[in-house]
Amino acid sequence: MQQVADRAGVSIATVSFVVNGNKRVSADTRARVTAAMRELGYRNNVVARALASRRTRILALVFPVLEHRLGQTALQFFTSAASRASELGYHLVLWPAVTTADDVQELISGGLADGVVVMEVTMHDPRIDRLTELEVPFVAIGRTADPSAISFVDIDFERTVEDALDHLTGLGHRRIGLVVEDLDGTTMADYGPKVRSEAAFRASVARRGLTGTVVAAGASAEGGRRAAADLLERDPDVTAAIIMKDDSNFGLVSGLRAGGRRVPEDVSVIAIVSSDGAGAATEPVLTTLNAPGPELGRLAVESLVERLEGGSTERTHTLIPCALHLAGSTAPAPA
Amino acid sequence: MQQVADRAGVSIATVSFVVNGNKRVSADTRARVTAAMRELGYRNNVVARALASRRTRILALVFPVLEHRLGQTALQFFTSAASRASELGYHLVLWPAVTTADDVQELISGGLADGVVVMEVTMHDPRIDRLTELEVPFVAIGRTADPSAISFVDIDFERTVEDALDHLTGLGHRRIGLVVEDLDGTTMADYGPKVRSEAAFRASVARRGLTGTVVAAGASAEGGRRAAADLLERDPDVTAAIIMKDDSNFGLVSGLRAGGRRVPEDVSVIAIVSSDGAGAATEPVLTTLNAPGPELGRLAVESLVERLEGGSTERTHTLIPCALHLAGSTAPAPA
DNA sequence: ATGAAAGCGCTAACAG
DNA sequence: CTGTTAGCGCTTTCAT
Repeated sequence: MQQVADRAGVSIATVSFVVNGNKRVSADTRARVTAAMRELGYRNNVVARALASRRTRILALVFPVLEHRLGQTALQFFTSAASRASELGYHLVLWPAVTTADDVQELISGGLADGVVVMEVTMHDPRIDRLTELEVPFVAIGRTADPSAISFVDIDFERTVEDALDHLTGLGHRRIGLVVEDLDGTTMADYGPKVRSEAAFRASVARRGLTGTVVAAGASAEGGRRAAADLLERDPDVTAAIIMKDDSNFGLVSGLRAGGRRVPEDVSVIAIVSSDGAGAATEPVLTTLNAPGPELGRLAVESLVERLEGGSTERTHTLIPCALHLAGSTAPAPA
Repeated sequence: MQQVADRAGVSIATVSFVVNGNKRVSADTRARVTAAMRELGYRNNVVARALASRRTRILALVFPVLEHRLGQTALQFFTSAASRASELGYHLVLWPAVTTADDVQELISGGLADGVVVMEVTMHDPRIDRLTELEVPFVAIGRTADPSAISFVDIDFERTVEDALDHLTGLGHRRIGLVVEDLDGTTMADYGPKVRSEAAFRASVARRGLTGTVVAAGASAEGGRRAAADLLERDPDVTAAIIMKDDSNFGLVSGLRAGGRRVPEDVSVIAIVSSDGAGAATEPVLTTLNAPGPELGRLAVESLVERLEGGSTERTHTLIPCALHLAGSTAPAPA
């Protein structure tokens, strides 16, 4: 930096000012400095800057290891968050949280990251408590039971379930099943998406005077198959199913067929918090409500950066609905 | 740190020594320092340490944005690399490379990362050239056409194809198709996995005196369906297919059926560089050769860290085979 | 085995 | 608008 300063005939401080653009510098001086930087191939040292400014411009994305297999949506969080961070001049480090309420401390008081994004949030998430009590700037992708005190971006599960039910009731369906992931006995038992969707479903079904049946699905296609059997046993007259577990989509459809039901003639199926790709891996192609994975990652980072830079302490609460993609798996209810 | 030193009755330098453990300190002093650290809740500042030691202990994982949808295997790279890095006392930052041959410069001369992991490598990858010429310590997940000069970990595609062919020929198959991703016209046209598998297939089929047909599949299930039609048209007597594109698995099977073939009675199907989960989303469950995603991420990081710490300039070349998982989609060739 | 001290490369008051 | 200067918190010779 000193070399650049010498070459431009200015002081090292002035170089710093033009690099950071946070102080007024005459156009002329700026030009000379810029030229000198280019000629010397100067690169601002991120670490020194971080030490002096007490801001690393690094964001940490905390993700759970073990416990819970991450899916396509998680991947989208990673990539979209990293990309958005990059655009805003930040870096995203992946922080594997092996145990719950992990050493977030090391992260922040260690000075590595300026802020944190947490994902896979449960209704009573110890990590959120910890981050709050440590006063770490953070944004959650997902939300706890009472999220009023935190900043978050999340899928609007309540609305998504409503949309799915609107679609199905619009087709005349009155007996509807909901397939959610089986998380009993794991630390993810109160996983937000599952709990919220199930609650929204039960409430809405009651409000609408429908017959609703909730079944849990284990892992993979086999889980879906069992869920189908379970559903048909508990409500043989069911005419529609909403499923929120992509890797069981195929199994559900297959299980419904094994139970003697045609899809969609006898039973309509709609996958929520899903994607076109997941829906296409089934015959017929599934009607889906697509998860806004990329938006969530992007917005989480934007919100965090704003908090970091704007210094605003106010909490942002953003809910995004899933987008409906119509396909062949939903049809009017049988007479 | 000064406070810790005071409390332990030693100098700040001594504290540094015990923190880093790279210099001999008497057991007694060490104990006092450790106690003082705990009592004061001392956390070593990562940034200051990085500035002074000129090593950030940060690794960058460069991933492509746009161009190429990342899949489950990429997710595994992210998480396993991050976890392994963490275990080794490093951090992993996600580096989105928007354009090819991106500003890797900023990364290293900017001083943020000590080393780089590149993924989604093509046979002639400009990023590899750039990293090499900049003398950046890096490890590739994947390899270029001539990888002798670089360190890499990769799937052993040649062996994987051999394994698939061994399995199929063992069942009596002589006319075999290979379905690979259609990448023509994209910057990923010479994507390593595709090019290597296709080449290995052609070579091995010739060597074994079999009839091999290679078809390209577009995106999603529909791509698989078209590939099936294409394959059946080009070799109506084909009795087995190897597919290396998970999101087309379902379409392929479905397309084979649409073409009047039963799976596996008429045509056996085996998915390579796949996973149990992907294989289960089809009826019958697919026989798969599972990609060692987690191992690759882990090994890449280990190799890079060893290079960084051991100072050894020698290149490591690691090839890992896929693991065979037998299921219902492969059967003896029809008479 | 421990301590003193010179930076690492940059930022941010403060002064001019 | 530009320069001076005192650190940021830690590592690392070099002495002792």
